[in-house]
Amino acid sequence: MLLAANILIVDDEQAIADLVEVYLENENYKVFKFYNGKDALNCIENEKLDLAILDVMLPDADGFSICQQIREKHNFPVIMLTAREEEIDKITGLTLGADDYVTKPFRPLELIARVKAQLRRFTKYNSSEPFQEEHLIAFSSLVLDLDTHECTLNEKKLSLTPTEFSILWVLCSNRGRVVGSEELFHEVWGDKYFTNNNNTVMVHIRHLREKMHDSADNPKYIKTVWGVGYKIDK
Amino acid sequence: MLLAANILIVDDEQAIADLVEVYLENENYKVFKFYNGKDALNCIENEKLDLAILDVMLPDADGFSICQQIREKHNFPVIMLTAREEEIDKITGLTLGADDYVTKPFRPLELIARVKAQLRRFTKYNSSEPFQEEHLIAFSSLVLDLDTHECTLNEKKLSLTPTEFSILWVLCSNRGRVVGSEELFHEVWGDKYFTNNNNTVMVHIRHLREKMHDSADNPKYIKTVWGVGYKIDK
DNA sequence: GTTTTTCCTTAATAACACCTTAAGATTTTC
DNA sequence: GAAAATCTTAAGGTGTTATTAAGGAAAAAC
Repeated sequence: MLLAANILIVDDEQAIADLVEVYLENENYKVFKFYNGKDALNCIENEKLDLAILDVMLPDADGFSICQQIREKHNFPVIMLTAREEEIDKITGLTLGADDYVTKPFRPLELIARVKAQLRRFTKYNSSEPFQEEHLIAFSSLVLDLDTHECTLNEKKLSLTPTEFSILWVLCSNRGRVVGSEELFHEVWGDKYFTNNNNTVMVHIRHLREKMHDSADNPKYIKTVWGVGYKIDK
Repeated sequence: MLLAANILIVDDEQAIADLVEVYLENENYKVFKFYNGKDALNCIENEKLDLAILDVMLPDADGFSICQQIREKHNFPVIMLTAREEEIDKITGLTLGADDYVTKPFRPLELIARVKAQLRRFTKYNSSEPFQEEHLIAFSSLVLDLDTHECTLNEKKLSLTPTEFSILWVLCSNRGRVVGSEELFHEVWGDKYFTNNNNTVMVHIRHLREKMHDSADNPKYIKTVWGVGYKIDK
């Protein structure tokens, strides 16, 4: 049995931290979530972590000082969440020393991809036991590869747009379970928008089904659960 | 199994020292890191080192005096980290005796390249067991040599500029995976800038493709993954 | 130290892929 | 049959990438 990575997320914007927690748990990671630096530091001492996601600006400490303490006593990758680019001037220098940076607002899949890249880079050079990673979702003739962003159905390559890929990824990683359209929206679009634009999701589903030679009535892959959402069977 | 080299890094700017540590460890080197001269000197006496990276300006000693002590009792390469070029005049002379110099801010890849070059040069003439190095990427008619910065495609030499080489190196060492343009930017330009100047990357990609007789539509080598980044297939 | 050359960046524009919107059609539920 | 949810279609708008060319910076040559 392979290990699932332990990931720390620290952000005083609770909405963001909560959201990130959902994404990560969706990918089967064990998540340690905190809204301030003090609790986070405590966690760093007592838990065996594999990666940390830190907001740069915290009420009681900045992400940089936490990053330093991680570097001193431990050795695992750190990803910094930085504010949007206009505000970056104020924190120049603070982000030094992190392994990667993600600017808010971000798309969940982007963050997931970075997390996986860092974990892989780290384990590669530390030759510890590899984590349970799913860069690849494969079942019944459908293959999704997060590394190459390629999708294969019945050995034929489908060229999906980023949003389409993202939707299919979420549905697949939750296969066997109905994903509500609102949940789906947040998983794909992140905190970028707040209006759950249902129609947009539907149009993308339509495009997906078209590319998969699927149809709304009598669907083979993406099934509509009326009044609830969409699902892909196991 | 080949040996991994022991490398000393000394810099009172902890952020810099930490950063260098991360990059070196990613290359499988064993790192001894210190923020002051005193601890560093202690390390030099007690550890069997293979290379030292010294900041010129330290609170309790300058890199030069440390370098002197290394030269007196030991015999391994020394790389000096010097401040930005405007300030170099003030410390001219201090850097004498080192094997190489790197000015801050520096690109991570550049430092790694210098480290490898020095280790190579040194072991060559001391013919002990060679270090484990990866200075060459070779696959399907494309060869990249980090030491000489030479690139060969189909047995024909391409004359790449430093930036072009750097970009191609990053893409190749991540081949089979999409590298986001922001990630690419940070890998190549380092933490020097925070503005992800996407356009600059694109122009270099364009030049690269031109020299490789590649095109944006129907590309053979560098492929664009829309909304995500660039990749080179495995 | 000066000129020459090479290289990097910037900016402006064009071309393209993608996303969203909206409005009407269809299906499902009650 | 009415209401609500979903589906379909197409067009306009947005954002991303490609392409040039030109200015300036850095490096090399003299």
